[in-house]
Formats: sequence, C-alpha cells, structure tokens
Amino acid sequence: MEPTQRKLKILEAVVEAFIKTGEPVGSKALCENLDFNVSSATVRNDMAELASLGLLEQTHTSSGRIPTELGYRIYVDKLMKRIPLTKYEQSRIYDILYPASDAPEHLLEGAAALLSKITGCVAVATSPPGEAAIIKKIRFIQTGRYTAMVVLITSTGSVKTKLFRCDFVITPELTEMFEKTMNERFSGVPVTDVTPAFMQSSAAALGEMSILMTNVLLAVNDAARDASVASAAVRGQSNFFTMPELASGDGKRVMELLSHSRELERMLMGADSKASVLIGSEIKHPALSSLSVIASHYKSTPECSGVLALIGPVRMDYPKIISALEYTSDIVGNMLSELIEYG
Amino acid sequence: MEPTQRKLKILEAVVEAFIKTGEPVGSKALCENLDFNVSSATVRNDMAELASLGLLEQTHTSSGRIPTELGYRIYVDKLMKRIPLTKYEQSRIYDILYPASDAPEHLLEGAAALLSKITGCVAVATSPPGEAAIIKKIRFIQTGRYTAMVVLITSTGSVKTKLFRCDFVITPELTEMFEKTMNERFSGVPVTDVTPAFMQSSAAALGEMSILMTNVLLAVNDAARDASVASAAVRGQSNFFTMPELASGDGKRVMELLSHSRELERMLMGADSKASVLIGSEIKHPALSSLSVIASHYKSTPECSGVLALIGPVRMDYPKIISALEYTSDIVGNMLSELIEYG
DNA sequence: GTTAGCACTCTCAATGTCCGAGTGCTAATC
DNA sequence: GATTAGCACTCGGACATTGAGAGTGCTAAC
Repeated sequence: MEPTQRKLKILEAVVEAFIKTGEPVGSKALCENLDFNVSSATVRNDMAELASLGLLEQTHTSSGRIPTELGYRIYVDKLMKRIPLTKYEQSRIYDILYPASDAPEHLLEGAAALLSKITGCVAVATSPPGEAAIIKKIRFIQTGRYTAMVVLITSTGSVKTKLFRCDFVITPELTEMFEKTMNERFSGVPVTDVTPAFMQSSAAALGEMSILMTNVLLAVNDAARDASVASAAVRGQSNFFTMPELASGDGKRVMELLSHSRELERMLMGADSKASVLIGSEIKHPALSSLSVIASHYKSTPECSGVLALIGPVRMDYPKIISALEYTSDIVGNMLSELIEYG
Repeated sequence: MEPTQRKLKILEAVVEAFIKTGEPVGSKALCENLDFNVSSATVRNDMAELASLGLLEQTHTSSGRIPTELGYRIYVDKLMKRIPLTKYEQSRIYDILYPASDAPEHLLEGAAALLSKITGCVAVATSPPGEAAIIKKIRFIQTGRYTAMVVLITSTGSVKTKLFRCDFVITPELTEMFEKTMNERFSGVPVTDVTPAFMQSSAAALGEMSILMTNVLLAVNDAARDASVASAAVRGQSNFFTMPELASGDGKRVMELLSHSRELERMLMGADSKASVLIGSEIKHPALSSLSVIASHYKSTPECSGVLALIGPVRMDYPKIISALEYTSDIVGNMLSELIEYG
C-alpha cells in the first residue's frame, strides 16, 4: 500500500473512531484497530502530516487527534462507504409513510417525524413551493351561523382550509354565491398571482358586493397565500437536548430559526437530490455553525419538489444517516408523484 | 411591627430578591433593602428561624439563603401582591387574540403563542374536551379524482377535517350519497359515542355498501375521534433552553411529554379557574420536578372549558405571570362563549 | 520508508492554602 | 424580652502545587 493511501485509511479510521466514541484518538489505540500492520510511530508520523494538512487537530499538545471540519469533509466526500438500508428497513419506512400519503403536508410531517426518530437528529421537511400550484377549485362550507370555511384545492394536490367570520347570518344561498363568484374569479389562477393588487382588482370587480364579502376575500387570500408559501414541518426538536455542542444560548436561536420557514428554506436551497452535507461552519447561519446539516431534494414532478433535511451534531454517523435520508427522500418523491398524477 | 409579621416580610423579601437576582441572599444585603430598620443580626436571627421552619435553606453553611419549595408556596399563597395588568397590556392581549377567534383551536394556539412570548415560559393550551360535543353536520368535498375530505362540524364550534383516499373514482353523486348516509347516521350523535362498536354497527347498517365506504367511515371516525380527544397546543418550547435548572436529560423528556397531550392533560386536571400554582416536586411528573407549572381553567359554557398553563423555572416572577395568565384565560373563555353562542 | 526508544508536554485529579462572605452565638443594650 | 454589636467559626471558590498518565515529536538505528 502506498503511503498516501495509508494516510487516507488513517484519516478514515480516526473519523470513524471519533464518531463512535467521541474521544480523541491516539496513535496507539488506532494502530491496534487498523487492518494493516504498522507501528504506532508510523501512524504518528502520518497523523502529524494529516494534522499539518489541516485534516486533524488536537485539543491540546499531548492528546489524541480529532477530525477538523475539513477532515470530515474529505471523509464524507471521498472515504466513507455507503451503507444501503436493509430490505426490512426499507419496507418499514414505506409502511409507515404510506398511510400518510393522502395529502402532501401530511406526508411531509410523517417523513420528518420518521426521520427524526430513526436518526436522532432534528428533521425538517419543506413542502413543495406553491409556485407551480394553480387554484383548481374553491369551496365554501358553513360551519356556524356567522362562520364558514373556505376550502382551496390546488393542482398540486394541496388542500388549504381557512375559517372566517361574517357580520351577517350566512345562508346556503350565500355560500353558493360565494362559491360561484370566487371560482369565476380564482379558478385556474396560479396561487402566486394572488397578490394584494389582484385582490384589489377582485374587490373592484365585485362592485358594491365587495363590502359584504370582505371577509370572504380575505379568507380566500389567506388560503391562497398558505398554498403559495413553502411551509416546513419540523420534528424531533427534543433531540436538540442530546446535542452537547449546542451552547444553551444557541439552542434557543436554532429553535426559533426553525419556526421561521422562510429563513429555513433559504438555508436549505441548493441541496441536490443526492444528499448534500454541510459541516459546521460551512453552514452560513451562526447559530448552526456547531452542527451539521444533511439535505436531500425530493422530486416528484419537475416543478414539485422540496427538501428533506436533518440537523445533528457534526459528530454523527454520516453513512447511516445519509442512507436513511436518501431513501426516505426517494419514497416521498414517488408518493407525491402518484398523489399529483392520480389526484 | 410584631416579630412574626416581620419574619413574613423577610421571607417575602428573600423570595423577591432571589427571583430577581438568582443569587442566595445574605442578611446584610437584605436589611439594606428592607423598608423597616433592623440590624443584620436581627434579620439573621429571623432567617435562622425561617430556615428551621423549612422555608429557607442554604446552599452551604456560610452562604446566603434561598427559598425552599415551601417558602415559595407561602409566598405565592399568602405574601405576594397581585400586579394587575395595565389597561394597555389588556387591550394588547385582546387585540392579538381577536383575529384568532374564528375557531377554538386557532384561538388556543394564539393564546399559547402569546403567553409564551409575554412570560418567557412554555405555554400549553388544552382544547375543551370534546365530551360535550355533538356532531352537527358532516360534509364531503372532493379534492382529487380519488381523494376527498370530510368536514365534521360539532356543537362546540369545532371543525375537524380529514383527507382520505378511495379505490374508485369519486363523483359528485357519490359525495352527495356519502353526505346523506353519514348525516343520517351521525348527526346529533355525541362524538364520544363514536366508538369502535358504533362504527361496527354503522358498517352493518350500510349493508353491502359498507365495503365501498370503508375509507369514508374510517375518515369520519378519525374526524370524530379528533373532535372528542382533547388536544393541546404547545408554544415557546425554545424557552426551555433558557432554563438552566433543566438537566439536559430532563429537557428531552419534558419535550416528549409535551407532545403527548393525553398525559399532559392528566397532569393539568384539577386546575381551578383562579391560577393554581404547582411548585417543583409538587408536580408529580419526575421530569418536571425542577420546574413550576401555573395553570388556569378557562370557562365558556359549563361543559366547555380547558386549561391554559405555563411551565417555567421555579424561580419565576409569579405575580406578573399569574396576572397575564388569568387575564388571558378570561379573554379566551369569553371569546369561546361568543363563538359557541353565536356560532 | 519504517521502527524503537526516550524525553517532553500537557491534562486531569488530588491536595493544600488563603480569602472573604456570611453565619451562629454571646454578652451588652434598649 | 427584643434588639444589637462583636467576634469566632465555617465553608466555598480561586489559585498554586504536585504526580501520574497518555500521547506526542524527534532521533538514531534498521
């Protein structure tokens, strides 16, 4: 074995040992676990070189080595061996997800919950951006004397409901009228076109009726906005408590970041359909810079896709977690396609 | 001032100083802030007696005193002065809650979010138990070729939706038929009566149609169960990261407890309409025994009520937090009454 | 290029010392 | 009898010292 190849082997072994134990790994302990026979002195020399290349570091002069972020990067990109899921694990994932596949939101929540449980990370699932969604139909259901619910159905299979309240008693004739007027105006309209300007012109088109229907319009507007905005399901936040690298101040900031789907989405954009890994300070968000994020695009139709992501400690079991994420992402993509195609 | 009264004054001062600073308070520092003039030696004697009564304790022999749980208890029950909210604060709360008052769930989520923000605690709002709810109407809306949504409206103003999927193409005639059959069977039925046995007999009553309508029945069943089960809205979990008394192991357990509305509810039962305070180990749940819970019943109609609760460190600003909770609880009760009455 | 050996460095835990905050007690005072 | 001043005492926290042990870097030999 040529020396450089051995160095990579050593890097790999260091990373894996550190992921497993969390302790800095020394030359002696390492060369016992190595499957080729060299003395600890040789390992030491190699480790010193790896350290000078910036792949390993020491917590103090006479401690074992731990991987640097760059070290993890090389490991993830070049060294680690993928561990495909077993057939059993695959079918378990499918079985758990299938019952949730009646609606996209439901499915994504299920996927996030499942992933957080399997991996011990915090899971995020962004819903497909509504950009491509077109309003298929709007329905109204009376829920009380003064209250009703608007149901907005889009071409992407998403169903949004919104309760609202009127100043007058609602009658079946009125809901029918709402339905007729609103569908005339909104059917076939891309949800992203439902802008304040569009609402303005809709109100104008209604003439004197618009006063009566203010709340109706507002409710439709809200539902359309819900459908156009990418929302994100977050599950497994309790796992944050098991990540000691999260300074208690950062914990709060991260939790708050996760409830702002807007920022979250921006952060996760650029993820590829193969799981892409961001390690530590590669993540641009300061509160997250002590953690790793693994993100994977799920794809159903070209326009309809989103991101599944896992947030965990830098020191995590990348091979296993990446496999779980990629497989789940595949399944979600497929289930969504079916949902849209046969919706 | 007679001595016992002074001792209570001293207890009050210790609790308030400790709540403010988090540091054990010594006799000297204390008697400077006291509004009657006694020497530190006198204060010391009194504090020693309070300690022997189990109301104060020391972290070590020569430190200042901190309140025991019993000390907090006396403070909360007897000593603290209520601080009513200002008119401005009251109207702010009202203004924020009003837009959410179109549906009970929505309102409770809003109340929890608001309370967690004001108080820095974690807020829980359990929805009224569905026990009293009666199914008013069931509607069906087709959302796709094979998918539809059932909408279940109850007498308590609660609206539950559930998407489902059929093996056959759904037509307007079919949804109409669903609606007719289901309303015949379910209208006027208390949601708690929708038991497996009831579903069984419903299926039997449908005869051969029941095979076709399996998923319809299941969806209605799910919606009714949703309406009968008390769910809980939890907001402000990120505040857990600011509570140092929460050992990191307990953090995870508490977060998980909060996602099990069943257990949560059991814990909060017995709360009165006046805010009731549970301090530290008075809470029976082990993971919570280092925290305090303040719970207040909101009441609209006699049958329709639930609990608003705040979870925070034992060392919290009780007067302020109790006021905010009680006021919010009142408002929520009123808004719910209106919702039901004029629903 | 590899290895054995050795001196060196640094952390960690145990131990000792000192300082100061705050107490408990006693005797004097109101 | 309640209050106060004074003083000895206790204990924790900060700091320095020490020794053991793990692991390194370097050098010289293979």
